[in-house]
Amino acid sequence: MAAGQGSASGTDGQDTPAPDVAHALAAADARCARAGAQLTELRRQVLGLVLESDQPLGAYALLDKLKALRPGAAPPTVYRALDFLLEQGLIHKVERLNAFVGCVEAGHDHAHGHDHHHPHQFLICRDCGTTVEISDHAVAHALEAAAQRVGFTAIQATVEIEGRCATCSAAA
Amino acid sequence: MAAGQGSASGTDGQDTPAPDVAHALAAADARCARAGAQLTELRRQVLGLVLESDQPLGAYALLDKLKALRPGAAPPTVYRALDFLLEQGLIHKVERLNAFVGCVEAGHDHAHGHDHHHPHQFLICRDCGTTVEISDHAVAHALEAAAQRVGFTAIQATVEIEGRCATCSAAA
DNA sequence: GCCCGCATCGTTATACTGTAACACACATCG
DNA sequence: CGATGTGTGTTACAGTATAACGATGCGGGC
Ligand SMILES: [Zn+2]
Ligand SMILES: [Zn+2]
Ligand SMILES: [Zn+2]
Ligand SMILES: [Zn+2]
Repeated sequence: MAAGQGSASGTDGQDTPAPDVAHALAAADARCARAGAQLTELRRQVLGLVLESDQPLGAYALLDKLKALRPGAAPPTVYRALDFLLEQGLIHKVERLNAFVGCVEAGHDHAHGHDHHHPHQFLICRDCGTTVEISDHAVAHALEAAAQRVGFTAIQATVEIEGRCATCSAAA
Repeated sequence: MAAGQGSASGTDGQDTPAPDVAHALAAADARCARAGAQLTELRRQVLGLVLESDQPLGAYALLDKLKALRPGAAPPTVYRALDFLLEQGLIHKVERLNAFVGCVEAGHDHAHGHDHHHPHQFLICRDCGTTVEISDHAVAHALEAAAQRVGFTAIQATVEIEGRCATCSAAA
């Protein structure tokens, strides 16, 4: 059942056998089952495409890739799948890039048994575009404290730090 | 000289004599002069419109308002002005809303003699939409520390906290 | 004065991002 | 069987942002 994407390795010209992607998909499946949500084939395909990419993917870039698997795909096709995956906490949106990335914690079955939406932050390199997700508790606490200081009840925070990654810093 | 916008108070049906807006515009003028940048009439008009609003304004909402002052205005007209104002640190963009707000620190001539781009965070109320800018040092330090912990050099951070403002919390 | 380069702005067209609305297939339940 | 709910296909559109080219105006070198 998990098979079916045998074409993935040859489709984009890159060898992406994606062993960890398969693992992440299985974890996503389990997680959705627990939440009473259906990870349909379409949603799994979109999630797979997001996970296969090492960079954030825009909705339309995703749509182009999806069309290879699903010729009739249109914007709502991908946006609806993205909405579902966002709600399940399987992916995040990078607001500065209008793009989507897989949640690094989604693979950890254990961790938070609760539904979703863990605090997270992004580090976006201006030179190479690499975007990494971190989950820094000190940052989360500082945000919560800053909000409470003015009587604000924080529910969710978008934190996206732009700068230079270690690799690009070393190159300069 | 500050006159010329006598129509402002009657244009949108609200009485917005905007005494502090005039002050902020004067401060912006001084600041641009110091930076060797030209706060032209167009840019001052756009800045004025942003400052007059107590809520974040989208580029096209801004364009609509600008058309009253400048009938030929088109998208590039407002986007170019916004780019300038962003570079000068006179306004900020709220990424989650695709909207722009005046910088609360822009009025403070004193403060940072340096050019621009102070660390800041937004508190966005989900109920009433009110968006408040704060500049919390603890948050800024936590972000810097989190970045350095993974060898990342932070240059600028987007921090937008969604939740419920004090007023809306009390109402519930 | 004249030419040139630069910054600003006007204008048109287009690209990119995201949704509304309606139809159909299917599953579940009374 | 009809009703309801979810997921998807399909068309059209709304909202956000930029590319490209031209015109103007101003300052500096010749
Ligand atoms: Zn995550
Ligand atoms: Zn880099
Ligand atoms: Zn500010
Ligand atoms: Zn509120």
